[in-house]
Order: sequence, then structure tokens, then C-alpha cells
Amino acid sequence: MAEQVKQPKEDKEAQAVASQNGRNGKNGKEDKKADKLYRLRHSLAHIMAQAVLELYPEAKIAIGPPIDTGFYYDFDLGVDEEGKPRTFKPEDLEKIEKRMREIIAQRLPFEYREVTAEEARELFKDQPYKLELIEGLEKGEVDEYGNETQEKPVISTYRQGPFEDLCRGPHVEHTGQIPPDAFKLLSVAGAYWRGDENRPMLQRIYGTAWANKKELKNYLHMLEEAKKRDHRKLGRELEIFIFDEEVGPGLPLWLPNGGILIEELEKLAKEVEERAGYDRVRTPHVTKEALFLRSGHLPYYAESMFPPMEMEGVRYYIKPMNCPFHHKIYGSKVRSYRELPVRLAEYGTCYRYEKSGELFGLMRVRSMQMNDAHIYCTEDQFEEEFLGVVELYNYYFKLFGIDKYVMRLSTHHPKGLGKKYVDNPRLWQKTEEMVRRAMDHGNVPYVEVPDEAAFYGPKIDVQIWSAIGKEFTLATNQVDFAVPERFDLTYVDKDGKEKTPLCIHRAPLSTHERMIGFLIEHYAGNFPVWLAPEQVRIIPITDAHHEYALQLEKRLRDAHVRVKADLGSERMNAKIRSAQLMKVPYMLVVGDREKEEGTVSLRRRDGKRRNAMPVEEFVALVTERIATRSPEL
RNA sequence: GCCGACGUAGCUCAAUCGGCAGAGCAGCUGUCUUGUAAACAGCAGGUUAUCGGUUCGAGUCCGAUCGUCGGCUCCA
Repeated sequence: MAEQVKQPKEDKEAQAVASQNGRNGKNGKEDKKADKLYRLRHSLAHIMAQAVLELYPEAKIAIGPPIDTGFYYDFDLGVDEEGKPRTFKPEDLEKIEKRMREIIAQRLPFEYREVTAEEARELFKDQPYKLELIEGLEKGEVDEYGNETQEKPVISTYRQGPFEDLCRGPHVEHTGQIPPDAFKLLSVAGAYWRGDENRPMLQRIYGTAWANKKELKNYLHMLEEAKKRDHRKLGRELEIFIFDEEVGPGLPLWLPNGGILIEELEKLAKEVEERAGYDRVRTPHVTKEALFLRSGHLPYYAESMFPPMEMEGVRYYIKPMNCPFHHKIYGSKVRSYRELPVRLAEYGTCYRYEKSGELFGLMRVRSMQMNDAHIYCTEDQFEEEFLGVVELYNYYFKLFGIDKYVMRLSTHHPKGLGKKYVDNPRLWQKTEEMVRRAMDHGNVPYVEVPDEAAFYGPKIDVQIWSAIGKEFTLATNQVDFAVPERFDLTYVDKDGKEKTPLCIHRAPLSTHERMIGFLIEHYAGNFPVWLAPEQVRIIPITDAHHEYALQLEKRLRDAHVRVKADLGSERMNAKIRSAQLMKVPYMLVVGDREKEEGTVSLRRRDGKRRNAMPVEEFVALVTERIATRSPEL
């Protein structure tokens, strides 16, 4: 982790780029630092801090790095007369912005100097957050943002006008180089000091900054456009899901259209997994406490679990994961090396008590249906099995046309052994190496991020971004070298001895919730024919054509096409409009001519039309698109 | 969970200083019988999220709760 406190998107993108350039994180980062926009944004962060200090002299400043669309700075405004933490109000941003423009107009030079730890401490004696950073710099463990670093500590500052900040730079030469009309302060947010929820909450101001006014305008426009494909908006408009206050936060209700998406995804998964040698199993939603004690989820994972319920003196939990059940199924009989790998699959419904503020539409919910499976295999089989899962990802991603993602290898960190991670350094190193080798042999590009592993082993996550730029893990592929042992899972090897299998946890299609949330945005609601909840809408021109429309509807329904004849009293144009708004792929307009000739007038969602198409030709077209899961209209 | 903002009809949004809750779309009824993105008319729709307070009077001011949104933390 470098560059900034917990700003994973920026960081990981940087690393992803780096990895494509021969996996040299350093170069990617240095290129970025030299970047003009980087200097501009970084400089604006300093200018904002200066403006805030001038307007709120009591403020304490924390850190203020550039990010991929702008910059932020964290402040501590102290407490008010009643002892409550003082906060920025949205209207304060205007004042600050105005002051920033005044500073820019002064064309203040940015002056660099190196200082000793002593000088730095004197300089920032009234700034406790800076003092803490200086201490870290002096020890050589962290950079000026408090992130871990290997570099030798040089303590330096940049000063513009009266404001001097602990900083490594680089910056623009003087404030006049910053276009005053190409930045905007966007929002205030609370942010914990050093990302630690046990430490004070600071006030963070986010700003966006660009090379010129036009780029700023483009960016703001892009944000507006992104909102239009936000799955929360489209999900309601396309009648895919809703949330209901009385049901509860994070508990989606799938409307009939959402039900169809789910059915189609499950059908896909079943076909693919059957071909790949998986067996399907089913397991209960509730289990005794004992199972999760054995798996290690309790107490480690208890915070994310719904609280237990007690019946006849026994505590039961609702499951947050399917693995322990699958382990039990694996362990239900003696396994020979001959039957390995054993692959157990289930679209299991799990419940996790995500904190209220973490919920986000369908992307982060409390009830979820996972495309789950566990593969039990020998070490010799591991590489092939692991790559087999990666092949599944690639198959699915190609099918959906998903190309903007990053595969992330999450490894352990020695400092977490025995706490966050199972205490077995040898197996950590070994399995991490196995994953790296598998990925290299499969020629799969990935980014490596330390200290992000599961508690039982390293994993490959597929990272994607929502319409509004939030990062999520879509699919996951995890190695588990610890839990099979806890469940006494074994197989009898060639030599007659019992051995512990490795377990691979995988969910290439994610959960229905996150997958569908993502797909809504990915397609902007324009699902390919096979996924579209309604595939064909028949639009009779007058009620004289209703009968023909119903005939067509029956013909298509017999061919297993999802079709609706619109027999409403609106005019044809209005019916077309409503089908367009629901993003139905095919509209069949039928009037006298079509009825006469036994044809349809095809209008596609993209506006393209084909008149006088014989009915059977259309049936052949739509059934072919569905059968092949074609991306084409 | 924490910081900030917000919550008015199924949906999108009005309601000036605290003074009679309103419009468009959707829905229902009727008329129109229509050729590729919105026919016309009428009707109905509300305990202004919930609970409490201030006031002659609260959608509007204050408090609590619930929910949503932007972040932080956390994660499929």
C-alpha cells in the first residue's frame, strides 16, 4: 500500500497498470507522480488546507493526497461550545472554494525543503496529526500519508505563502499554474484518522480537479450519465427488485423480472458446472453453533453474523457461508484419492449482518444467494483445479462481455499470523506460491496485494467497478489449507495413509445480488436476449389485430420465448414507447399487412427495423439468440 | 456502527416568512381504431417516513426513532 491511506481504487488501478507493464509497481507509481494532473491535484489539496486554516484557524490538518479524479484533505475542527465535534456544512464548501481561488490568484510559489525530524516537530508543534506522521517518518516505517513504505525516510515540506505542509511532492511551480475554473469541491464526509474506526473521525472534503474547465465539465457530465445506469435506479424502473422498509434494509425483494434473471443465471451455472464435473448439493439455512465454532467463523466472524437464536437450550445461527455444510458432506463417507477432486456446488442463500452504513443497493446486501462450490483435491491436483476455476471466470466474462476488471491475488502478512490469519507460515508461503505458479502457467495477468487474504488461505478476487465508481469483488477463488483439517477431512491415498485435502472455495458468478446489480449497470439495462426478462413485445395496431397478436404470442410461448401481447387501448406509438422504456429487445408491430401475409414487422430495441418478416423466420432468429446466449440483437 | 445530507401520491417533483397539500407520469372509466418513442376527457389516489414537542396554527421549527443517499470502516 502506498500513495494514500486506504484508497484502494487508486492504488490497485495503479498496480494493475504496473502489472501490465511487467509487474513493476515502482515505475507505474513514479510515472504517475510526474503526471501533471497529479501535481495539480496534490497542489490543490495544499491550497484547500491553507484556505481552511485561514477560515478556521483552530483546525488541525491531517492528510491530503491526490486521488484519481481529484483530491481530498482531512481536518479536525475541534469541538463546539457543547463539546460536540465541529463539522463542515455543505455551504461552507463555497466559502472555502472562494478562498482557494483567491490563493490561486496570488501565484504563490511552492517551495521545497528538507528538514530534520527536530525541525519538523518544531514546525508542526501545533499539529498533533502531523507530529504522529513525523514520528512514523523518523522510524522509517511510513510515508507522509501514514502508509507503510520501504523507502528511506527523508522528511521534507512544501510551502506556499503562509502554509507549509509535510510533503514529498511534487507540486506545480506556483499556484498560478492551477486553472481556477477546473476544480470543484464536491462533498464533506467523515473519515477515521488513519482509517481506524477506533480513532477520531475527521472531516474530509473531497474535490475534483482537471486540466481545464472543459475536462471538469466532461467529468461532471459523466457522473450524471453514470447515475442513469445506476442499478438502484434501473432496478426500480425495469421492475427487477425493490427494498421495503418493513422487510428490512439489505433484504431485496426480487420482482418477477428479477426472478427471471436469477433463473437464467442458475440455468447457466448448472449447465457449466455439470460440464465441469461438479455435483449439486443442498444445505439448510440454519445450524447449531457448534458447526461455526468448528469452522472457525465463531467468534472470528461473529460480527458479520445475525445473532443466534436459542431453542431448547441450543444456540442456532443462520448461515453466513455454505462451506461448513459442504465440508460435512465431504466428510460423510470415507474418500479415496481415486474420487478426488470432489466438487460440491450449491446456489446457497446466506445471511450476513453488514453494518447499516455499508449497505449499497444490490451490491452489498444482508441476504445473498451465492454461486458457491467447494473443490476438495490433492496438492498434485491443485494447479489444474485452480486454473479450471479461472477458466470458468474467463468463460463467463467473455459471455457477458466483461472486460474491465482486475484479478487480484490477496496474500497474507506475517504480522497477522495467529490473529487475522491461521498461524502456519509454511503453508501460507507454499499455497501462495502454488497460486502464483498456477496463474503464471495459465498466463493469467494479476495484481498482488499483501494482507488481504482470507483467514484460511490466499485468494484470487476479481475486482470490478460499479457505475458510480465504487469497487467491488465480483468473483472469488480461494485456497483453504486450514479448515479441512479442522473438520478432520481426509482421503485415503495410494499408500493407504489418510491425508488432508486442500479445499478451493469459488464463486465465479458471485452472488445473484451483486452479479445482477453489476449486470444491470454493465448492460445499462439492455440485457442480451437470453437474459432479458421480456424478450418480445407484440404490438397490434388496432384491436382488429388482437387475435393475430394472440396467435403470435402463443406461437412464441410454445417456443419458450418470454413474450407479451400488448392489448391495451393506447395508440401504437405509445405502446412502442413503453416497450422501449422497458428495454424489450424485440417489438413486433402487427397490422392488416402482417395479418394478411403471416408476417411481423420487427422493431429492435436499438431502433433498427425489418418489415414483412415471416413469422417462422422471426421464431428461428429469437430462439437461436436464446439458445446460443448470443450478445447480438 | 461513525460523520454529513435527505425523506411530500405507485414514480418524478412543486408548495414564498409557519397560514386551505399540488402537478406530470403511472392506475381506473369513457371516447377515438390508430403504421414504428407519449391521442383526448373524466375519476380516483395523502395520517407529508414514524413518534413526541413548540405554536392559535407545523410538510415547513425542535427532539427521538426508522429508512435512503455521499463518504469512513468493512466486504461476495
